[in-house]
Amino acid sequence: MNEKSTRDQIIEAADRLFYQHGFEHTSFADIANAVQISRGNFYYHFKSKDEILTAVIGVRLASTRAMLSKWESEGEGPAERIRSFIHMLVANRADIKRFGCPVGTLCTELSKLNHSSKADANMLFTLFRTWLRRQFTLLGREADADELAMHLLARSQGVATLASAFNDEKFIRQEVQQMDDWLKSCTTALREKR
Amino acid sequence: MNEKSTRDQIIEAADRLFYQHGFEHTSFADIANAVQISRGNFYYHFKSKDEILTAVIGVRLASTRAMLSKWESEGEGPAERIRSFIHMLVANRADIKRFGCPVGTLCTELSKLNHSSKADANMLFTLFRTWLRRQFTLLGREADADELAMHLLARSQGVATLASAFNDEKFIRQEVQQMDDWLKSCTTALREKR
DNA sequence: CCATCCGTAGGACGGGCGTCCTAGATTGTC
DNA sequence: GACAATCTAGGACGCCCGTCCTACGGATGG
Repeated sequence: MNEKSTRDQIIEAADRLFYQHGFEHTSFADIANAVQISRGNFYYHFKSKDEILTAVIGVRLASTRAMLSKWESEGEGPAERIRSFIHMLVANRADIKRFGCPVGTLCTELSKLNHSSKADANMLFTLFRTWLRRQFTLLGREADADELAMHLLARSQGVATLASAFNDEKFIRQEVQQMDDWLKSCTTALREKR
Repeated sequence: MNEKSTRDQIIEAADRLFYQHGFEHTSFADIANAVQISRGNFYYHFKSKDEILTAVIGVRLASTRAMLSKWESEGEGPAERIRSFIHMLVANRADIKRFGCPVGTLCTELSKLNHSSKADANMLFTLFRTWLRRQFTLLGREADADELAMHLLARSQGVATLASAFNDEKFIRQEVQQMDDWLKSCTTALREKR
C-alpha cells in the first residue's frame, strides 16, 4: 500500500472541502475530521489556514498544467483538443451540478474576501485562457484567438453556474452540444477563408 | 428630507455588503458600522442573521420584478426587451467587474453553505428565466424559448464571472456586442421560417 | 405630569474559530 | 539501549461571532 503523507492528505481533504463548502466555511476542525488527525497537529504541517490554501492552489495549478499538457500531447489536432476542454463539463457534470466550477467558485469567493491568494487562484483561469488561445491560433484564428478563448471560458463558467443553481445536468449536455457546433463553425469559417 | 426607517437602512446596507463581501463574510458588526447603529439594536428589527438575508432576498425579488415589468411595459417589442436584459451587463459593468453578478454569486455561496434560503435566492434566476422565456415566445420561438432563455442567462453569468476574475470591462462590451448579434440572428431565423 | 410604548444602547453569554504550545509517541541511527 | 529527529495528540489562548437581555431615552396621549 502506497500510503500518502499526512501533509498530502490534508491538502487533498482541504481541496475537496474548499470546493464543496467554500474556503471560509471550511474550518480546521472540518479538515481534521476528514483526515482523522488531531486539530493541533496542523501547526506542524501548515502555519496557517492561508498556507493550506496556497498549497491547495499549487496542487490545482500543477494538475491543471498536467491535464493541458496531456491533451496537447495526445497528438490530435487543436479542434479535438478544444473539444477535450469543452467535454470536461460533461465528464465532471455530477460535481458541477452540485458545487459549480472549482475554478470559478474559488476565484469568486477569494475576490469577495479580498484574499491575498486571489491572484494565484486567477492564474488557474489564465492557464486555461493561454492554452485555449494557443489552440485557436493553431486553428488559424490567430487574429481573434484570445477573444475566442475568453468566449469559450465564459460560456463554460455560465453553464456551470446555472447547472448548479437549477440542479440540471441535462442543461450541461445541451450547452456542450451547442459549443461543439460553435467550435465546428469556427473551423468552417477558417476553411471558407482559405 | 425623506428619512428611511432604520429597518430599511439595515436591509440596504446588508444588501450591499452581502454583494460586495459575501453573506458569510459580512458580520453584524459590519452592518452596524455601515448603518451607524448599536450592534444590540439589531435584535429589535431582526431575530437572526438569516432573517436579514431573507429580507434582502425579498427586496431583490421585488426590485427585479419591478424592473422586468418596467421593461415589459415600455411598449417596445420582445427583441428590444431582451436587449434591455443584455445591456444590464454594460449598465452595471463597474460593479460587475469588482463583485460579479449579484444573483449568481449569492446563489453560488448559499449553495455551498447549504443554506435554507438557497431556494429563495434561486428564485431570482427563475424570475429572469421565466421572463426571458416569455419574450422569446413572443419572438415566435415558442419551441425552444426556454432553451434560449437559459442560454442567454448562462452567457451573462459567464461574462460576469470572467470580467470579475480578469478585472476586464472591455470584455463585457465585447461579449455584449456578440450577444446582440446573436439576438438578431434569432429574429432573422424566425423571419426566414415564415 | 405621569404612564405607556417604540426604538435604542451597551454589554453579557456561550460557542467556535484560527493560532500556538508542550508533552508524549514513533521512528531511525549508532 | 541510548539518543536524536520526526511526527502527533490534546488542549490552552484570545478573539470575534451570532444571540439575547435589560436599562435607558424620547416621543405620545390621557
